[in-house]
Amino acid sequence: MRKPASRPSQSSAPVVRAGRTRLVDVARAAGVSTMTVVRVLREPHKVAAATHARVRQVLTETAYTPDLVARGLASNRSGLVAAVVPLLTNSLIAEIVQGLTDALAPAGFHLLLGASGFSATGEEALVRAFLSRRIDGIFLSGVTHTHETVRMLKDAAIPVVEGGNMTDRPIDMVVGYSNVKAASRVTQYLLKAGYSKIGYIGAFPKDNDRARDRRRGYELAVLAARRKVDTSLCVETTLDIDAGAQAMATLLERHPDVHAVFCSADAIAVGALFECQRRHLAIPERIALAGFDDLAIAAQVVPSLTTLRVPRYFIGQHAGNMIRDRLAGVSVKRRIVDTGFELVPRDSA
Amino acid sequence: MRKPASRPSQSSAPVVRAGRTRLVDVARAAGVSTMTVVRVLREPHKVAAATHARVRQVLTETAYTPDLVARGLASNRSGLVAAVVPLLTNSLIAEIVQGLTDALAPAGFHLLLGASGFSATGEEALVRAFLSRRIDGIFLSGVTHTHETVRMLKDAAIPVVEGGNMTDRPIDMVVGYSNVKAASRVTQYLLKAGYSKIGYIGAFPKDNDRARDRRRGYELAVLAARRKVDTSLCVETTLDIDAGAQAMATLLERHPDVHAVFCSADAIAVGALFECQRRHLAIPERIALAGFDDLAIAAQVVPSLTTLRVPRYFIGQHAGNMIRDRLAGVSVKRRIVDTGFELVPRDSA
DNA sequence: TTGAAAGCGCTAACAT
DNA sequence: ATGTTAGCGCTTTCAA
Repeated sequence: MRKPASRPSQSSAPVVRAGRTRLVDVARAAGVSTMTVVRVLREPHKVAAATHARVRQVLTETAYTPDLVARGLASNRSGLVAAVVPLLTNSLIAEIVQGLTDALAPAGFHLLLGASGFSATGEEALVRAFLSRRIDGIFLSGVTHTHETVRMLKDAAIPVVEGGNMTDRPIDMVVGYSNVKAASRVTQYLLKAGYSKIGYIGAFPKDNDRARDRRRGYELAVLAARRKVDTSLCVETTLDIDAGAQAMATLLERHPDVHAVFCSADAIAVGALFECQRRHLAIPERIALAGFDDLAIAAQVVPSLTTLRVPRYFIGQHAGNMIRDRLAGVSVKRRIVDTGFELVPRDSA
Repeated sequence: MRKPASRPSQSSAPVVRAGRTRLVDVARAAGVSTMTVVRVLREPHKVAAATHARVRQVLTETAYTPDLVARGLASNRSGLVAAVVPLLTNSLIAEIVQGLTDALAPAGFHLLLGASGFSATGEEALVRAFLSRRIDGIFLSGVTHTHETVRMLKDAAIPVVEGGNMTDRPIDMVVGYSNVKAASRVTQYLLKAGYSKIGYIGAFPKDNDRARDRRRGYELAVLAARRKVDTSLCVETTLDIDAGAQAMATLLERHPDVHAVFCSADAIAVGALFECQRRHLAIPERIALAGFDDLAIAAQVVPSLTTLRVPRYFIGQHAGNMIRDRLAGVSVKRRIVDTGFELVPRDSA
């Protein structure tokens, strides 16, 4: 039981309550049942005009707002959609989350956000916790998850959208593109442009299928050109600009004659570019650089960065729409949405 | 009432339920009352060893996880903390949010995220919606809010932290720094360095007190140097790299002889820097540039960017800690935390 | 050391 | 057109 103070001391008269206005308070004040208030709120046409007016009046006076927790318990619908992403401090991911919330907010859903820190078990813990909040739907980054994560999600039978990569067998739905193909495309472009010794700088692949697939794409393209993959030409690091610069330095130490570098993220590519500038290595003459993502900076940096455009915001937005539609009972035609990608040749390669 | 299928068809025997395991299911299976299960979960020492073992066993077998919605309703504690930020696709803000969730997650709180889109009424709507979810605490960007937002939050009597700016009279608590002083500091630095005609490029000040105060700081510094503020030297725009480049172009058209520019955000400054590079205007010789935030890119860009360092991640993290402490009944000593800032002179000015 | 009972504020099915 | 009733799964008080 709550502290008694929060209930009327006398059960007879309608006393002013300490806490928020509840449905019964409105009903009592208007002299109707709670159901009538609910109808005024949801099916106004089913209520007599006079009653409607009286209830509306009280509703306004008391500034009633429904208790979403109570509603969630009673209706078995929380109105909460979760997003589990590796890290927020990454433009790519931030844009996806922005797309998600932009799609979901107008439909009345609130976004529960979790950062897994590129850890599959971290993701699992977040999914478990969010499920105990009875989330109505969920967005996950990537298509690789622990068995337990998949099991829990399938058991929960809620809309699930995996985003940012592609798979034939999503848990439920997926919006993304093939990172393997995309990375291959960029590498092929460098190969065709005549660069011989092509390095690779990418994010750590552990619990990050996008990073893993991008590296695989690079390797496949190299192999397809009948060359050997030289792992010493590949540097893996964290996903930021400082790390990109440092990785470029490492690569240049190992291979002073490296001719072109494919960076599996624009943040890394931009760091690498600055490192080249500090060393007065002309881009693209001395070293050609290609990125991945097409962040806003790619078009602005001088020289502008050749990169691969992926619809970041769209992925989040579309994922949000799919979840929203499914929850609204609208059937989602395509459960697997391949957004494709686009090579954007610029000045750096 | 729920669909009957979700309850045992016979009230006698403990039937396997369709849905999730509930507390009563565990209690029944272990042959104890629900309270005993609760005690095993929260005060194990108060339960007899044998009982404890039996309950633990069932708990494991059934993989019981509490229903946080039901708990929220019963306990009047949702375990939810909200963050209302203008926009996610901004490194500065993303880092604050990351700090918040890093501080809150270990304490068992989940983050409800809302994007107001730099609109005070948007913020108000989000606050209202989040309050009806019975959030336990909230973080707000900036210190300027609608009266209604402030009223609702005071009524709710939950921990509130405003972040990213400074005020003497926070709604409740505040973690930030004086944007006026910080912007003045940068401008003074440019003034002392001997630059005469100093331009300003900043974010739109509407419903954004950080932007407003930064511009004010610039103007105060100019006035303090016994000069006039020339509004044609001031360009306001959106908060991204493209906009920064474009604003720089605008400024150069108006004032081809502008000698230095203070950009009220690094994203803008970097865009301006690239625009100068495209025009082959030497930095800092021909044009000096200073930014604000000290994003990772500021140190990496060539030439490196003179800027003002503010503890972005710390603001979020500390805000999270304040909320967590308050909710844990720990008294928060300093309700007003001025993090200060630090000028970082680099090569661009 | 353990249990019973009464809610939390809402919704859903069934009356009238 | 309106009301009654029985929960949702948990916590809280009080009792044994």
